[in-house]
Amino acid sequence: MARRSDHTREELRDMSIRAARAIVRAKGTQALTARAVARRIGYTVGTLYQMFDNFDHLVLAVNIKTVSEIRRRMEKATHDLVDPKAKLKAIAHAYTEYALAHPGLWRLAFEHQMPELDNYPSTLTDQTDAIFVWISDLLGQLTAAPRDEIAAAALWSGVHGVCHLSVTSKLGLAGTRAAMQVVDQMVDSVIAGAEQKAAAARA
Amino acid sequence: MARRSDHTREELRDMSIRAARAIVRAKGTQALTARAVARRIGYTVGTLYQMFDNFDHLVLAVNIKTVSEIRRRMEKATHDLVDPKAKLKAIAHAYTEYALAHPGLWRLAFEHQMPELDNYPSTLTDQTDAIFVWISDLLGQLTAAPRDEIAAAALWSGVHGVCHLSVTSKLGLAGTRAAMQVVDQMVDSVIAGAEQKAAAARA
DNA sequence: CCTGTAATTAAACAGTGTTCAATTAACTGG
DNA sequence: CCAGTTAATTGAACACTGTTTAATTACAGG
Repeated sequence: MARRSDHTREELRDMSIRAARAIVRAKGTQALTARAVARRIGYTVGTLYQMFDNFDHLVLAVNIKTVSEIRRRMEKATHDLVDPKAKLKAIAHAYTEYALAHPGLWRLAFEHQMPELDNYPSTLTDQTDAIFVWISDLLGQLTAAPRDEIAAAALWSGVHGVCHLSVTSKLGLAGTRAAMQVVDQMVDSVIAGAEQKAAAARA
Repeated sequence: MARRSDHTREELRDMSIRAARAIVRAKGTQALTARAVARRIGYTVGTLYQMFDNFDHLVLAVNIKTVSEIRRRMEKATHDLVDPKAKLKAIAHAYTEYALAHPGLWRLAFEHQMPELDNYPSTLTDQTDAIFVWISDLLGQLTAAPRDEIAAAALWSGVHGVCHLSVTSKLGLAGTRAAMQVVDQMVDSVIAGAEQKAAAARA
């Protein structure tokens, strides 16, 4: 068999990404292999290199999809809210829920190491940077102060840290419920700290 | 050549761990391979299975060494201090400094996935749990209140999160200096939150 | 219809972790 | 001190990984 062309290259790209995500969700990152993806879309390994330079580029595409899915859920969760503090909490909750519900995909997105200097048009950090800016904006509205990037980074990384330790069983506390409580306290404390800092700066 | 016995099994185990750490520090996690370790200690691959069941068990041993080294630095940093808040800050600084100075070893310790149910006498999470308990104790002294495990987890995971995002270039802010500032604000905010919570509980 | 282009495959390559028969040095008992 | 046993070490094999490439062969254009 050769030259079937029953799918465009873009279709095949999409199929591959979906197949890869399904594999990770079903059998974990360890099972994500070039041949496994190829088998799942009904092609042989070589064909994958028609739509991706590397296997790492396929993983990158999967990760971009994951982060954009996280972003989508964050936006959905904040859609009906106006209060910046409520929005920040909703964002934190959405992030945590995704991480705990899809640990395989989430860890792949935040742990995968691209071979040096091959970050391509590093679209992944662009996405995370965009989330950071969003959080930074909301925090600015909340404190009615000039951007406090330090506080924004604390908020963003604080929630991320809870997710990471929880997913790797190193939080010290087990279970989704505990993780959520920690996230809540984390968000409250960091926001309060930022507000206090802004108030002090005004005086 | 066979049966040289110019090293005890324990010596070989130690040599392997040291070789593995050297490889990770010099060429990154990707270069950490069974044959590379064997070559570095002057043996062939098969010999590695004399001191480790799996390659994963070698990695686990490396990670245990890493976390114990982190712990050692934390204790050294707090040795001359008595104020619990000062100790907590010193712990956070020591942790962050290690993570940023040895990203390869640090990421390996906190990102490596053991094959299911093979966590062995899961000594690694025992160590991180011990750090968590230590932090929890200090926080208890600080707030003069019954243990607030939620706050302790927030503190521990907050610092960890800054390190992880910083090391993976996803913090939103670049550089060691910025990361340290975020850690400082993080620690201040979470401690303040815990104190406030304890005070409210007393009323 | 026929020809040229190009997608797809099968096979090979170097690398990975892992296993195991064979070798042979070191230990043990006489 | 020597023979026999034990066991550490090796080298070759295995199944797997990502990647490359020559050979197919279906499709598109004239």
